[in-house]
Amino acid sequence: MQRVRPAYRQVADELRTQILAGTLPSGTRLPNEAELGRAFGVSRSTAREALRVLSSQHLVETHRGVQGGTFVSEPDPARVVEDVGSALGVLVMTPQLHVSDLLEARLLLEPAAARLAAQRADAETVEAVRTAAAARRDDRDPSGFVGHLDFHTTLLMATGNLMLTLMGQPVNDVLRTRLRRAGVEPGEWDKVDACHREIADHIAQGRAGEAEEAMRDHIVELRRLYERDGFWT
Amino acid sequence: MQRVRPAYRQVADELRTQILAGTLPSGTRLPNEAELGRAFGVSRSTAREALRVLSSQHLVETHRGVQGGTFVSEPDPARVVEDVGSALGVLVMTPQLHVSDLLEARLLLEPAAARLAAQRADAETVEAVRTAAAARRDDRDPSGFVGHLDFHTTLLMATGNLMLTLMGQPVNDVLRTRLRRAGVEPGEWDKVDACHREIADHIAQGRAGEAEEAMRDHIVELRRLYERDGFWT
DNA sequence: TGTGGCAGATACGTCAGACGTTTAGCGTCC
DNA sequence: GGACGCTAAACGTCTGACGTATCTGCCACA
Repeated sequence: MQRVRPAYRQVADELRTQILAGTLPSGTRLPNEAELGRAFGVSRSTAREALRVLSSQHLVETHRGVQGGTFVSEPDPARVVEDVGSALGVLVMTPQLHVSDLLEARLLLEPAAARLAAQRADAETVEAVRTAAAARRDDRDPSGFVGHLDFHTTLLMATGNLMLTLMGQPVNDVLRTRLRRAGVEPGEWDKVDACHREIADHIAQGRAGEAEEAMRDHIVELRRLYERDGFWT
Repeated sequence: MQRVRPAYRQVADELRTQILAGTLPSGTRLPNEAELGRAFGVSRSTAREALRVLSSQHLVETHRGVQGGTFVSEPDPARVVEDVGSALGVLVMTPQLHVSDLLEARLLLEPAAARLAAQRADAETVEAVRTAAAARRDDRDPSGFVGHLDFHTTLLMATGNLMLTLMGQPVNDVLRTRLRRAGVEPGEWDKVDACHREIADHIAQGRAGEAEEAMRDHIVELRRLYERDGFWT
């Protein structure tokens, strides 16, 4: 524990507290850096360092030019997913968090998500899931269709529970980025796609139990794929 | 998308890449700020801003004095939990993430965790769970016993899967901090404690199914408590 | 010989001021 | 009426300086 926190930290903490408490609602424009420094009794450099801290935590954004400045940013789930994913990536690199832990978590989460999706999905959501399941993987054009996301992501979102997406998405991201695709025959991806379509069908017709079971089988199958010797970087 | 990223961002990104790639292993001492700036062709102020970004993401730590400097820090799960929790806190403040979503996620996660704990816990872990279950709540002395953590936290850790702790702990934190304790009769907390002890017993004796079921009932009960009118701030 | 304190070195922490750069908005001129 | 260019506000960056925490190691004194 440091006996004295640096000034830039104190300023950042103070501003963060105000933002989280709602005293500074999202969209608020903060004073310019010089004034902000004056308000806290620090120099502009110090105020800037505080702003860098907050900005790297996505609590504020800065824009240049006239009408620029620093604004309290509104919460963005996608950014949270991104941050959690990168934090997980760091942990996975160390022996602290094993890949098998991620697979276990996934096995816990996604079948339940499939069940919920089957119970709740409306027509539009079902359509999104079907589209995601039908989309052919094309490694040469990963962002081919606008609005096409990975099937598992789409399914997590189809539960209507943002929290499940927040928990599951970073796990999938980490697994995907650490997976070496080399050495997998095309036929195996075909099998994966078939599973996806089957699950999508179950969800479309509201068969919750079947959807859950199919997803469980699918993940177990994927795990077998993932855990092959030398599959991990 | 900005056409040009500011220099401090470029420097931060470059360093982050090197850290995540393992080129700069944890514990590495970076050059001092002046040299670092020279190495990247920027001034010391800019280098410092980049370091503030990395430090707020817990990728590096800085110390003062001789033998001080900036060091690549080693990953710390507790910090990740903290970060995720605060990010969730922000999302919960907006209508983007509803409290009921958190409760649903919890209902999905913790019974499964109880099952896993019952299947895996060794003697020491069982003891920790029992201790956590036996600890009387004392609001006047929240940090009374060293090593006493919340029962649910202890149970998540007892699964031996860090990922489950990472997913569940922030949820519990958010729920706890947003819960107004006023208006709950002491008898209700007694009932909660009784549930905890029962679950701990199941885990101690390896009754996985019973542990899972008891935890599910417990969470449902808690949810009823949480969802009472006016219970949320 | 042992120990305590003091000086020096190092690197972060903070400040002040200056200048460049981006961007929105507005006015002018064709 | 539209395109062009100017202007001002704010961030982005640099320079140089001084303060301050902290460790190392020496030296004096007991």
